[in-house]
Amino acid sequence: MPKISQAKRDARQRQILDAALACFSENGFHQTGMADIVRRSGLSHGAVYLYFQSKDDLIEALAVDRHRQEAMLGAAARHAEDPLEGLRALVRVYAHWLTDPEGEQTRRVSINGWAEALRNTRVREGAVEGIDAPRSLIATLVERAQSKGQLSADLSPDAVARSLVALFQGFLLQAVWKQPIDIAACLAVIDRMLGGLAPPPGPKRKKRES
Amino acid sequence: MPKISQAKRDARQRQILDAALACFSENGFHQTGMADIVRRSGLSHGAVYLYFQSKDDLIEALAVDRHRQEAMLGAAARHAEDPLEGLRALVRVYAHWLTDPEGEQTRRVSINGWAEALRNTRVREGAVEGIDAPRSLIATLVERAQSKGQLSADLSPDAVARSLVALFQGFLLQAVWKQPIDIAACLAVIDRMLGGLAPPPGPKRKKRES
Amino acid sequence: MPKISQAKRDARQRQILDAALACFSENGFHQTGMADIVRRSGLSHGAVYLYFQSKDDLIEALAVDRHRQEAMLGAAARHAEDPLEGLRALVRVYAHWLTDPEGEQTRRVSINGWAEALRNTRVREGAVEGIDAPRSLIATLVERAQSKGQLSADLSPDAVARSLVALFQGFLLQAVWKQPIDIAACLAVIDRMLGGLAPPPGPKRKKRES
Amino acid sequence: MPKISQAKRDARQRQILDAALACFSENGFHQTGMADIVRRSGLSHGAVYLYFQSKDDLIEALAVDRHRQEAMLGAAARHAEDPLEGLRALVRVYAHWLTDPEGEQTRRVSINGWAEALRNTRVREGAVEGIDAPRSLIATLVERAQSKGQLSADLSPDAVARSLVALFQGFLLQAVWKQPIDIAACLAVIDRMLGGLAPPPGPKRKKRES
DNA sequence: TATGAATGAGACTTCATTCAT
DNA sequence: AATGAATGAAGTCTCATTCAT
Repeated sequence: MPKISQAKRDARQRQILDAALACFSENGFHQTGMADIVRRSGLSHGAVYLYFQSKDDLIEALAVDRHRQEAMLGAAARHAEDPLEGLRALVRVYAHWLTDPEGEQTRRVSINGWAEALRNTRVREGAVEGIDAPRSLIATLVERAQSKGQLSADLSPDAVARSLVALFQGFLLQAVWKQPIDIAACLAVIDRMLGGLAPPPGPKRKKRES
Repeated sequence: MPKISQAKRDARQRQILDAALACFSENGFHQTGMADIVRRSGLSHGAVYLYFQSKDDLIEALAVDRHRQEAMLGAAARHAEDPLEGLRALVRVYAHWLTDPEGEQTRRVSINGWAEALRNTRVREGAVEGIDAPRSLIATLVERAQSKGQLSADLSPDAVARSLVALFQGFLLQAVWKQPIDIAACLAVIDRMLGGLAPPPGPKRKKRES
Repeated sequence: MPKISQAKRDARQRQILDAALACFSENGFHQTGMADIVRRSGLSHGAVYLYFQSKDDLIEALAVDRHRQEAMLGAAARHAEDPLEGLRALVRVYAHWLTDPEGEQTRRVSINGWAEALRNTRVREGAVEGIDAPRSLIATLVERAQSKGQLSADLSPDAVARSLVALFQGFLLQAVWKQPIDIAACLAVIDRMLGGLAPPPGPKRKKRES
Repeated sequence: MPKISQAKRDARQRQILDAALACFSENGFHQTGMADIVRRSGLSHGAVYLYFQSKDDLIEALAVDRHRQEAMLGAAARHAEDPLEGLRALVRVYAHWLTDPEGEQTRRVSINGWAEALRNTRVREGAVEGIDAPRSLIATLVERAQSKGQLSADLSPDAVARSLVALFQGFLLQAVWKQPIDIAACLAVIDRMLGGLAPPPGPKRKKRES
């Protein structure tokens, strides 16, 4: 039975997604023609359409892909003993992801996705979900840190989370624009910023708690 | 020759740019056709091409427009007596700009510009310049604050600047996506973050200054 | 003002419709590509789409055209003094139309339209209307003839009308298939058939009426 | 070699033809894709191409099928004692065939075939043969009726035949278009029309003959 | 100056057919 | 015999830009 094996299907799919990612990252969604993707994938027009119903489908599939990846970035942080340590881990992981040469294409396509999300409902939903995962993770960590007295209790966990996410997003943008970023220096700044979120030293002493 | 007055020229140009801004903000650069802009502007194809050589020209003109606007955002901060106060003013001004209903279209087009900047050299140059203005302004303020002992001297002014810019960019993105942002809470968080950049309390006493 | 004159518009439209008619009559709707029509019309792709929104639009426009023509075929019959004479005139007019070399293309396209009407609602509506005009005309004539005692009163005018229309349709089909039809002989047959619809000679006398 | 039995072959063939008939009747030849037929037949692409060389082959096979069916419609009439009675029987048989719910698909596909016959030589030949069978049958009956004095001798048997065939074709068309046809009334009309073909009553008496 | 009809390359997608398995 | 993944030519339609008026 020439019904292709699942492994082969997956390989073909990846082949196409890789080609699409490369094309999109170089030329954006709209300047990339299906012909480009077809050529780059080494397959035929028909084959591509056998795996993806349309160009939009391809765009969405890449978005899903990316959100799956991003979701995994939080894994380490999620299981951290110490919530504050978890936040710092998250920052480190993201900082690494922002600079990993491997992810260059993905990052560039992300920016295109941001714009696409403004008009394409499906893409927007994906994007918002993608941003929600780290946001809620951070919010949770912040809450835990607050209950341990590590972070000032009067801050809105969601606002903290959104601020950190915003930082990541902004740095992502600057990174794809090849801005000369001194990562170590930036990490230092962010660390201090996080430090600013700690509770003010108590009137007498101690910031300790059980 | 019936050369029309400069005033009329400017009016026409603005008419076109306004139409383009509206169209682009609704549908993005590539989903918008010149015909849409022509229709919305109330002019003719020929007229539009009389003022702008191409669609790309229009995109770039809008980018320039926007950067001119953003440059003005820094005015108040630039002349602040107290650099730290200047930074805080900047944050407030930007926060306002992010939520001003008037600027909705501009903000949406900005995101499209970010993506466009990945492929279009001219747009990228404009975009980078656009973020360079606030960045260098912030860096200057930081340096001044450091020399006054208001901010920790061991931080890279550029890193601080980039971090703040990243924050703005990220919030801009979240704003156009209509995320439910509690601005006051976020401002509080940012304020604390800035607080974290202050020098550690000296060994004996005071972090006070005049 | 280069706004084209209505006359020119009409000429262009006709140019395109003529090209489409020629192509469709030779190869049918679906074997004809827009490129064929474009080539034959001597215009450009874009120009054709300036006048017709889609290929389907073109098909419908031709259908409308044809129904307008057919509606005129009934003019002579409609105003006939004598209803029976009107029917005979109608038959002659149609017979002529079926054999007029000028109408060859239109006739061939008609057959294609019959098939198209099975799936395309718009085309079907047009086709049914096109058939309704002669049908109701005939029915009216029949009624008038019946009231004058020229035709048997026990016949359904609609059934007579449908039968005559069916005859025309069938002959149209045979004509486009280039069947060797002896028109004079057929007209003689039809004339006798019509004669068969006359009332039987009354037992005593007269089918006279005022 | 696992050559399958002829019975199985025939079953497969029918399975495919049935699927094709259903698809074609719903969407026409050109709007139907081989994939539709494959799906509906429950077989595979390869299997279908094992039995039919191409889509056109399938179309032709259905045409042949249909002509075989139609040929049988004449059986009763062919062996009628009385030729005039034979004609009437033929009319009845066709009238039944036009309204038999079972034949709906076949009738719809017929119309498609008419259009197809304009371009496809093979289909046209089949179609012409298909109408030739009843035509020559009718002509023969007419001749016999004429020689018995039942029909006027001055009529061309072929013209009569073509006229009756035209009637059937027209009614077929109106039937597939779901026109509200009163069959009984139409049959009455046709009967009278046939009556009109009878020889005029002799000057004195008799229309009798041995 | 200003108009808008016209251009035509190129976009996305379909589908009859083949062939390795 | 049978499968269904793969092919790629061809289809319809769009749109940035030009230019005769």
